[in-house]
Amino acid sequence: MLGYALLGLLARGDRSGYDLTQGLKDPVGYFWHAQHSQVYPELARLEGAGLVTHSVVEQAERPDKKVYRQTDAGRAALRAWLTADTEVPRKRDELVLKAYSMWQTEPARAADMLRAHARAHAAHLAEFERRLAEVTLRAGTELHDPRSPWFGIQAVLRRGIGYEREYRDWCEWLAGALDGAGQALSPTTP
Amino acid sequence: MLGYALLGLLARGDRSGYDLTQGLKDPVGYFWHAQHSQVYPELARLEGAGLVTHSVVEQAERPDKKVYRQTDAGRAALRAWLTADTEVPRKRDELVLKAYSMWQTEPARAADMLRAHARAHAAHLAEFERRLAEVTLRAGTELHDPRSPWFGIQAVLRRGIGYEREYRDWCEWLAGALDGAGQALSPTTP
DNA sequence: ATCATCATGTAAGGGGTTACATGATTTA
DNA sequence: TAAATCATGTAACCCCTTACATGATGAT
Repeated sequence: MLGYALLGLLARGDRSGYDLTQGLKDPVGYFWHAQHSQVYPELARLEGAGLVTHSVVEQAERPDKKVYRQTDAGRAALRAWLTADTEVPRKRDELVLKAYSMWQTEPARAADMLRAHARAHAAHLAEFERRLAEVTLRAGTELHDPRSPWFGIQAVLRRGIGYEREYRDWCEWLAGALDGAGQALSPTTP
Repeated sequence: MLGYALLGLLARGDRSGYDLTQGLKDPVGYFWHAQHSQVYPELARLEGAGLVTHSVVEQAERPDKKVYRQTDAGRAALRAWLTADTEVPRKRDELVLKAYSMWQTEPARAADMLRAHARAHAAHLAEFERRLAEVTLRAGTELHDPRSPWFGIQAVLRRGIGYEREYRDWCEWLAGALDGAGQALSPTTP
């Protein structure tokens, strides 16, 4: 899985392990991230499988680096994965798990916590919207061309925007529901 | 983490390991699931930590079962977790990762795949909406009481509804964007 | 002086999935 | 007759996170 993430980044151009790790932050990393300690061994595995090759680039005033390039086999592997069936992912979300048990705790405190999360998601949302505006300017007409790499960036950003907006709204709704009944109807207050 | 999921279920009543595994499907399991092979050892760990106890219930025509009950320490642990800080989770979603590289593949084929996913999410959405309607009837006025267990069920269902709706819409938007430019580049925005 | 960035690795450990193992009863 | 449900466990493996390790340059 991580291998395909790396191949997807390398399809956009050659990169070092360090750059790939950075690339797994922004923006695709919001939906697939990894640490460098996972990236370096995975690159070695991909090279062993003949999907990438590397060349050492010597740098003055910076450490030398290994720049990886996708092979034809690598491109083929990426395309095969793209058209293969995709499982609907099973999620794990600690906050929703907490929401399930929130009736066990003080509503006011839970509401504060949810509002803090609402703010965090609103911040992510604003960031993604800013990025989409930026990308829209830079991509020009290519934005709507499904064969342009900008198209993929746009797709991920729009998913991020929708996700964050929904999450923010849910947090705000739940916070409101919690303090809505805080003083009004609570016959079971300790 | 799994331990808190189990404690959250046990806060609603005593259950066996088998029942807990089932409970981790429906509806909270949509945001936190586990296999029985993970549940049984975790229950042993919780018992070792004094957070739950069990008693063996003999059954005719069914295998004997161990019914677990939360201790006072278990309830306290659950509440401490509920009020503790929650990290904003880092997601992994294979379909979004594929979307990032979809410019590398045939737009028509990718669009078909996305429409299949849109249908799957629409089905989940319908199921959650059906459940929420059912819960609304059964819970009555307790639905709006933040101290009722129904409140937690409602919160999870509403998150599921929002999540699935957003995911479905994104799939449909992306599918449209992909085949929109299949023959000519027509401007398609959601 | 200390921290962040660039740059690449290894090792230990935790959480989770899949498979192995057993066995009765009910339903299709 | 085959499958699903109830019921509880163990073992192997994979993926991922955290920490260990090294070392130069530039910024605060």
